[in-house]
Amino acid sequence: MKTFEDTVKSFEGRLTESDRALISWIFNNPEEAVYFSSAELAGQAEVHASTVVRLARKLGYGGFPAMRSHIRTDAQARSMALTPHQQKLDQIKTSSNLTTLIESETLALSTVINSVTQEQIDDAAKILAEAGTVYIIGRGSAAPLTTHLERRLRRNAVRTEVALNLQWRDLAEHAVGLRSGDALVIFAFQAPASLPSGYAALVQHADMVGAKSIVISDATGPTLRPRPNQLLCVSRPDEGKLQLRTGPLLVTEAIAMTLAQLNPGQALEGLGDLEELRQKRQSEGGK
Amino acid sequence: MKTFEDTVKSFEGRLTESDRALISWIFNNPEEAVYFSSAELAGQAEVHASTVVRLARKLGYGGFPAMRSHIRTDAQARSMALTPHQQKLDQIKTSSNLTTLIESETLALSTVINSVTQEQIDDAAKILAEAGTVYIIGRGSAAPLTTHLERRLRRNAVRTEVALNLQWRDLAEHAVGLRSGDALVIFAFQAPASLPSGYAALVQHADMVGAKSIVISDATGPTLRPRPNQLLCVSRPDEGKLQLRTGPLLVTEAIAMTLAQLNPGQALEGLGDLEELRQKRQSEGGK
DNA sequence: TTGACTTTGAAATATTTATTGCAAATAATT
DNA sequence: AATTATTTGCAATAAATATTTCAAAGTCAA
Repeated sequence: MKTFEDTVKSFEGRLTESDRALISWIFNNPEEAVYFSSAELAGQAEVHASTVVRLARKLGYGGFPAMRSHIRTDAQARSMALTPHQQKLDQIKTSSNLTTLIESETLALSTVINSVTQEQIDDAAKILAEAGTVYIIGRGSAAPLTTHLERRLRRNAVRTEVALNLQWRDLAEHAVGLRSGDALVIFAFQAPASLPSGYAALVQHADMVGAKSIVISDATGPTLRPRPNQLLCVSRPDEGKLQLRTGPLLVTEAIAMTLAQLNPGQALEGLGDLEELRQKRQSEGGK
Repeated sequence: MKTFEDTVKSFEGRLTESDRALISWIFNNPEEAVYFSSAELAGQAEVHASTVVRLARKLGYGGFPAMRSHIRTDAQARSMALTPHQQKLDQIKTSSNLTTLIESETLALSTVINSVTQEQIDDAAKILAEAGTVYIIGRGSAAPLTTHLERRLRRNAVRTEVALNLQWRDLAEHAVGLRSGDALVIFAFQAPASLPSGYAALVQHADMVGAKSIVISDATGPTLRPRPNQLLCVSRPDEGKLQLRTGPLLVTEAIAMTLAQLNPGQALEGLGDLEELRQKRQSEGGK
């Protein structure tokens, strides 16, 4: 595809001094140029706004907005080039369900790092490490995540309490056990209207009794009130289409891994899960 | 300096559903959001243009242009952080749990296509589509997968029966309901010694009564006896280290999607989950 | 159910941004 | 120096974008 630079290079007509000043300024400041209006651009390049418009027409664009959007396209292409996953994705072109899924999930995963930092992970792990009992809450498409987190925490000998698939209003009774030093982990996605009552009450209650709260959410996370002690928002480019939560799953796993490093003594490495541990103890006891 | 995300997080007033939709879209598509006019943004987030302006004011900006320029500032800061210090960042990245996980999972996902074909997916979906009741079995690290599959099948109005976290020997009683025309989905990972008795009995029983069996497994899948009707093995390059099952999760989702296309009439598209469906029916019945 | 309150969308208005016509200034040609 | 062509800036106009108003629809509590 033809870039703005190509357009300028291949232009056959004559360019005035002001035209050159403009073009030169654009090439020198592409990041700002993409945002500027004709007047702002004119001001920066110290020419008149009219000249900006006339240059755009001269170069063959319908008008200044057309030229600017061409420059924007270039900028996007340039930042795309930095993302290595693009090539990989381009190879997978045949569109079966499986390949489409793989494609979209790989992309989603690679953008997780833009929305969550390792500091947040560390902080969340620290909260869990210091907690007495960890209450885990999630419904709907978050249910698999609660299951996974519970398993991981149990392996680190963390006391857990899970509320699976409850209505928000029914959570109150589960939370009565919450006390100072405990932690609350809430998975909440696509949260338009479903959690006004329950969520707020829950986090408030936690705060009241002195328990820490962690919320793992999607792009709507920042809108949640009241704010938890640690908020992890995993946004994805194609939100809404899928209810696969591989991004949040990864974040959950990262927290668990960090926690395991904080508590190396407690970790039950190498054992499949608690049931197997119990089995083993039973058989040893029976000898 | 305060980012747009900070502004949203610290906002004290109330946010409507449309507000959330907008904010969510912006967080998910920051690169495009910086260029869009209020009307374009409204179109993408499927709200009215007025709402965009109102949100900007609500958040304390002088108007939509002010909000947009704040978002632009954030974007510039982000790209600044990424481009010039590439090497430094790469070091930090590789040393954190989160980025290590992301890298290994994206790699694992991209190799899924080498171990599972769309034909296998289609076949599995066909078995489920024709089944009366689907029995889902998985324990340990497969538990999140069973949870997810159950949800997806329920949305397609498929009768399901889940055995979560049972010992293999206890599965017998769950399987007594199995009859001709039913289907059995088993998630089995790292299965060297743990399932000789229970697994074999289960699949044999299914075969006896005329039910189809599907097994979703890892690289050890081909060693399973007796063989199920459909075996889906998801291998991964670094098997053993992690018990994150994003690959099998993806395969599960692909089956569910294919099934939804086979049964378009039955699919309950757009509904969050069964609970919400029940709620809706109740309120409709109450009128 | 009513009635207060909130949210929303359509249309009207205001504001900003882009474009064009025209005349003055500049430079080039004879 | 006078004529012509070219470029520029101003001001008027057009287009687009943003904002506000207002009525209808929806929500919630009594």
